[in-house]
Order: sequence, then structure tokens, then C-alpha cells
Amino acid sequence: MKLTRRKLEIVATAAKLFRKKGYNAVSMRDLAQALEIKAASLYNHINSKQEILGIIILDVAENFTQHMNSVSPENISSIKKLESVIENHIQITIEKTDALACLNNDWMHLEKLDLENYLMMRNTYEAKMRNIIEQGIQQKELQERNIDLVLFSLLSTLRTLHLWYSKNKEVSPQLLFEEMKQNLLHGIIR
Amino acid sequence: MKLTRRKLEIVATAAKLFRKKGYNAVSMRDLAQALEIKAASLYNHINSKQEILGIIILDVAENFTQHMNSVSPENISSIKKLESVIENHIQITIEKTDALACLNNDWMHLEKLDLENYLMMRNTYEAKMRNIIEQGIQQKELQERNIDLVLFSLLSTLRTLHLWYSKNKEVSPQLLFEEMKQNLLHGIIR
DNA sequence: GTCTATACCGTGATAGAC
DNA sequence: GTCTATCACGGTATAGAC
Repeated sequence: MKLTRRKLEIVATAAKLFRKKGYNAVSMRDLAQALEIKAASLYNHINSKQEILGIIILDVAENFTQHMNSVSPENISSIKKLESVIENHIQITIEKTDALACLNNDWMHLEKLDLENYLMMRNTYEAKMRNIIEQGIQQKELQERNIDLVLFSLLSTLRTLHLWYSKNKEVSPQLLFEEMKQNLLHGIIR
Repeated sequence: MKLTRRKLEIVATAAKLFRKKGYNAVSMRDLAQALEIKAASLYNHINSKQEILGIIILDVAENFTQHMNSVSPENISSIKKLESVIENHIQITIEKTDALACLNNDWMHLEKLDLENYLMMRNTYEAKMRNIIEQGIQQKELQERNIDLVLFSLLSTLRTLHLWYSKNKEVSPQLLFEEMKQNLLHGIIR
């Protein structure tokens, strides 16, 4: 899908607003005002409000999918794979903060086809990450635990890291990565 | 505030719907239909849609506040305090799944006074938990880390545990507590 | 305490002039 | 590519009968 310069502006501005107030609480008039045009003018660039949401969310989802597909089959330890996943989440958090928030909060408002597409990607992503954890346990790299709860513990923090980052943008990606790797993999107890 | 039997039903049903679709995506007609009455009839029990949201969210927020106020000044180790906080989050997750989801997703749609009240409670809660972590580091119970990131790592998982729990209701509270304590405090690496 | 009827407003979206 | 004007719809909420 090609996006014109103007369409990209609209999508980026929408992501910012959606993140702050939620998809349903942002009207096309709000969006237009933020771009200093009238609501009707938006429709020369986009077909519907839901189309905008789809573009925002599926772009991020594809980023995650692509990275997982490249890491998952590599011939490295499970811990290295998890570190790579953590690093990727942090990078996307930094580069696409607004869009990531939209994905987390408003995916359920996607239109039918986009929703199916998104859910398929998410399920595949979680399944592959689950496999990494399972393998890590089998090979004694990780402790014996409830796999689904380990998966959830990691993902819940990584998915919502944008909430912390948007209030602490001055932190360096390196520090963020090192600290999160420690917190998530090694815990906090001395 | 006293709540009649019927008002409690309305609030509980609303929480269920809000959790599934989000506050703004649930209309008063939807809510009425779920209760098998007409939308207008709701207004004999409640004053506005936002009032319902306020009741749902502030009740949960007060639960958290109360527990933190009782644990924070106790004369026990920081680790014991953190364990108690984790346990409380899990208990509320189990007992008030829907309301907790509303608090997480829709707090920004509270009306002015409720919003101020909620934010004050949240800030106080986080400050007290931050103090527990800080003290734990000073007393060498916890590793030297970025305090705010440790705080975020713990809270991000605890706050969204309802997402996992609503799909895994058969798990016992004891197992959930033991596993989460391990994941959050000790990490996952062997 | 629930109903019908209705007021009033904001919503997403379209038509057509410029 | 943006505008004005407008539409059909669904939103929250109220009035008043039963």
C-alpha cells in the first residue's frame, strides 16, 4: 500500500490523538482541527476513520511479526532469543510510541478484515515466543515454571513500556535495554 | 455512598460491557438491553453514564489504597511488603476482574472530580511502592537498579494480569501467587 | 420502576462549488 | 485539495403516563 505525504501526516496525527484519548473519543473533527483543515477534507485522503486505525496498527504488528520470524529459527540459545525480542520491543517502543499505544488499546475497534489479520499475527507471535520459552526450560536455561505465566509476565511489561517511556524520553535505549533485560530475566532480588 | 440492589446490578453489568468494548463503545441502549430494560429506565437508578464509570473505578482504587496504607508502614522486610502487594493485586484481579480492566483502560474518561480523586490515589500508591523498592535497595535486599523501571516492571504486569486471568480462570490463587512472585522477584533464568 | 415519546446534539460521511 | 452545506444516524438524557 502506497501512502502519500499527506496521508502519512494524517495517520501520524491520528495516532497521537488516539493514544491520548482513545479511538472512540477522537472525532474526525478533532483530527481535522489538529491538522488545521476541515473534517470533510480528510476524506480526499482516507476512506474512513477505521482505515486510519488499520494503517496505524497493522504497520506495528508487521514489524513485530517480521522480527519474530527472523529470530525464532536462529541457531542461538533461548536466552539470546529472548534478549533479542526484548530489544526489538524497546526499539519499537521508542520509534513508534503512539502507534504502539493504539495497538494495545484500540485493536478491538479494527474493521473485520484488519481485525482478523491482526489477531492472526498476534497469535502466531505469542505461539513462537511460547516455543522459545518452552525450549529454554527443556534445555535448563530457564527455571521450571508455568510457561503461559512466564510468557504473560514478559509480554505484559514489554507491551506497556510505552507508558513509562512517554514520560521518560530522555533515557538512552542502551540503559533501557540493560535494565529491562535484568528486571525481566534475572528478577530484582539480590 | 449507598447502592441499592438494582444499582449494583447496573454497575456490575456495565463493568462487564465496558471491559469487553471500552467505555465509549458501550451505549446506554447496549447497557439497558443487557439488563433487559429500556435505556430511559436506567436513569431512575443512576444520574449519568459517567457516574457508573466513577463507581466502578473508585471502588477498586480505594481497595488498592487501603491495602497499601496498611502494608506500607509495617515493620517487615521490603521483600515481604512486595509479596503482600503482589498478593493483593492478584486477589483484586480475581475478585474484581471487570472493574480492574475498566480502571486500566478507561480511567481517562472519568468526570473531573472523580478523575482528580483517582489520580491522587494512583500517585500516592506509586509513591509508596517506590519507597518500598528504594528501601529494599538501600538495605541490600534488592539489586541496585533504576528504581522507576523496577516499579514499572512490577506494576505493568500486576495491572494487566486480568487479561491473562480472564482466559485462565481455573487456576488456583495460590499457584498464581507463587508463580508471579517467582517471575517478578526472582526472574526466569535458572 | 418501567415504559413511550421525544429533545437535542455530535458523529461519520457525501455532494458539489471553487 | 480544501471548502460549505447537508444528511442520516445514534448518542445521552428528560418528561410524563402507567
